[in-house]
Amino acid sequence: MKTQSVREQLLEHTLVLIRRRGVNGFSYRDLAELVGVKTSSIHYYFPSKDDLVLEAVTEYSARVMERLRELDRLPTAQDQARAYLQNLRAAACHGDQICLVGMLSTEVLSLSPATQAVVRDFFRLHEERLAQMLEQAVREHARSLPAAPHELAQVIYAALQNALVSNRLFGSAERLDAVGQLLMDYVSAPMARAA
Amino acid sequence: MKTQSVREQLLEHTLVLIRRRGVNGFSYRDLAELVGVKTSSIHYYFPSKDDLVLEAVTEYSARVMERLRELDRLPTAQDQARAYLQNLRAAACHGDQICLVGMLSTEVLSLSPATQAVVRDFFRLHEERLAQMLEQAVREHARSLPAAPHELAQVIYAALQNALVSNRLFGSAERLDAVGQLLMDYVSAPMARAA
DNA sequence: GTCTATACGTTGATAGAC
DNA sequence: GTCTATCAACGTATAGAC
Repeated sequence: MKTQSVREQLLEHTLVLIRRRGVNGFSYRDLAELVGVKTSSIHYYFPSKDDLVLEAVTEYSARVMERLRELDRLPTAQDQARAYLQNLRAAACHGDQICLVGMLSTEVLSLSPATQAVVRDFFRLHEERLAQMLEQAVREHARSLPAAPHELAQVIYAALQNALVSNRLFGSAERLDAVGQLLMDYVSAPMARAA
Repeated sequence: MKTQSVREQLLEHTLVLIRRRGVNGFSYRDLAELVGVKTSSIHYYFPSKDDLVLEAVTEYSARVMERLRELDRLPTAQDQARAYLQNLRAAACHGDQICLVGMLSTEVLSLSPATQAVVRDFFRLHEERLAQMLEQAVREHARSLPAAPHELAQVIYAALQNALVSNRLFGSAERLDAVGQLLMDYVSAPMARAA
């Protein structure tokens, strides 16, 4: 692990704090103690809490989008879906953290308009990427889907987001795997199902 | 509207406050101002905030369970699913409120064990009721499903919970309707789909 | 039951020394 | 850049008068 600047450490711990407790569930004091500085030092880098939150969600989004782009290198929709789900499952291993954007989406009334916009864009981009996978699967396998790709993608993404919440609530990846299996079914050749 | 005791008013406003801002997003002061009493009066009825939250989620759960039981009077799985979705859509009309349990499920690390237990039971009972609908549909129409009823119910319930979040985030019931259509498809006769 | 008064830690934030 | 000192407002909570 490389040495991080104070600013980087602040951002890193903020990511964890929000994913655990939410924006209204942590304070500058919590963050200051984790990094080993005084709260006034946080204000030097992030004048207001909203600045901190906006920067955190922007950074988080950038990282996840990078992982999303890596999927483009995979040839089939099946490969892409498998890798996508593996990313999620790995993230779910930190048993007490959910998706940062999933957390902010329930706290939307406490967020600034700028932060809200990042949350919405994050949702839409994931839905679009899932829709793209489904469309590709339809082409690859000449198969049908129970709904239009765009609508089905919205359903699957909603289910994945809440499955991460349930993963922590129940301490079990059962629901995440259930959604994953359904997605894998939709991007596979039809009739792969039991005789 | 009938006259409510102070205690009832406190509970009623707490339901709204949690559904809007979350447990960490409202204070005794907010609640006191809404009801028109002093914060010390709240402590008379609910000694600690956790007492208030526990009672709120218990009351909310009881109300929703009552609506769930009403579904048993409907003959077909299709009727039950339609009524179930109508309940959700009506609730989603209060555009700035999500399911109280959906909100608490993301704030789980801030809740007492007793409150967490109510949240988990609420989730499980909904999943079971949806699974029951799906099993009945399989019997009624001798149809197949893309997954076992129990797993499919988990996926659908997760999608519905997050669709309520998205309903507020985007100010559009689009995602809620997408999940609803998929559920209706699963409880209907097969081949109802386009030629 | 409801209030006044009060306690006391926490909160996000600022000014200014070093 | 980081700190000390300080701020006013807010947070839950309690004691006791009425």
